[in-house]
Amino acid sequence: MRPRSKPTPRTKKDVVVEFRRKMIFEAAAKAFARSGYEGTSVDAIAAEAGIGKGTIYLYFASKAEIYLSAIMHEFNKLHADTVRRFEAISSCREKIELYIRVRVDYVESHRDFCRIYVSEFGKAVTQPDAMQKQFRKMRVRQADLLTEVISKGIATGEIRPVPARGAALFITDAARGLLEKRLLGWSEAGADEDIHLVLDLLWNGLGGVPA
Amino acid sequence: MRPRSKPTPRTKKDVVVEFRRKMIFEAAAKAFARSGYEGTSVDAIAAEAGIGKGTIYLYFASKAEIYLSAIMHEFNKLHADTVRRFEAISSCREKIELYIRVRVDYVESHRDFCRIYVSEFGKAVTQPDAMQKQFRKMRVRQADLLTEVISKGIATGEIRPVPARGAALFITDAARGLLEKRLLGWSEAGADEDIHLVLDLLWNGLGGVPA
DNA sequence: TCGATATGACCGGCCGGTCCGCTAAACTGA
DNA sequence: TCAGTTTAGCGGACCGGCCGGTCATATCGA
Repeated sequence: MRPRSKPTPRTKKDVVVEFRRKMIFEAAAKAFARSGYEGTSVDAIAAEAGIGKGTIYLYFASKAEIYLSAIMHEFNKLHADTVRRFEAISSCREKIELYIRVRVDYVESHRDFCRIYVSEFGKAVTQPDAMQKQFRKMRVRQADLLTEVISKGIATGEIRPVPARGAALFITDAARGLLEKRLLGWSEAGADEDIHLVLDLLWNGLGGVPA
Repeated sequence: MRPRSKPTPRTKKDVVVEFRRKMIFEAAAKAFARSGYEGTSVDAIAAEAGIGKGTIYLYFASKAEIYLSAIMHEFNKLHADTVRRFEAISSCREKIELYIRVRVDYVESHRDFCRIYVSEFGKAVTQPDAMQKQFRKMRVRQADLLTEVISKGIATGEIRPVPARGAALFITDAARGLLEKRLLGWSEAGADEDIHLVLDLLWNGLGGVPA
């Protein structure tokens, strides 16, 4: 009964390891969101998780690995979720709206992660330490996703001809700005209003309708 | 001849102090841009400036003060420059173009400062330590400036009616995104092309002209 | 009892900030 | 003008605290 070929490659141990890692980097996300990467000690993470510091090093090689794991994990979920939900939609405009909405929803439900996400994306402009590379990659993936949406939109005539890449970055920036605005509590408006304003500006711009 | 009322309140010492402070935070800007706030030691700043560490503490009370001084100094210049040049312009659209252009030009001439500026603006979403407060204030000042421009534009009919504050933040986000793009070397286009793309998107949006 | 897992005291290195000794400019008097 | 004296400005060795990471020991489940 042991040599089951491949149906459950996960041993009990794997499950336990997965469980531990998750509980650690969830605690870590809270701590990091509170005081940033440098400002958070591994002791603080251990305390937040209610375990000893040594235990952490049983499941992670370094503080940096915790940080990256936590963020990559959440980012991948966010990205996969976006991609999955794109499939049910054909309209380019709705895809852009969805892109923004998914992220704004994230702010409500994963405030900790969003704090890190937003602030870390900004730090990517400092000289390329190994970690920043990861963040740039995430940014590229986001941009790629939207670049394709835009290109398609242009092809179908839904969007006027604009440089797709530049427009995609423009959207990611607008979305990020919205996240920050809400994270900082600068918006007394509801999520829907905020999203629609940004979407309206993205779509129609500031200029008066010529008609 | 000593008691001249107020024409030159600057003693020779004041001048020298100013000179020193400037040379220190210019060196600091370089160092900080290279490795961020936490990643930069005061020793490194001293080395960059070619002076002893003790000397630094003759002119600044703390590492944080160096950082803030350096950034506030540059930010104030940038802001004042923008305001001053706004005065020569009445068109709202040109003001927005100018706002972006001034900043893109800054990337070319003050790469170090821009690295800090961009990355620090992102960090403002982490919990309010005393320093982050300063950065939020700067952000607010930028937004105020543009909010007024937009309001005026709406009043004259140059801009269609949109929530001025939200639109202003939208512009700051777009501008910041452009700075990052160029800082990261993600743009092979010239400054003018980049600016015009962003301006075009800001003004006309993505949607096809209905006509 | 024995292996596996968890712990936190401990270590070594780093860094912000201090402080004391040094140097050279400024001042003084002849 | 110059020797002697004061003083302002500078530098870098040093200190205390913090923190990432380790490891000997303790705890626990079987």
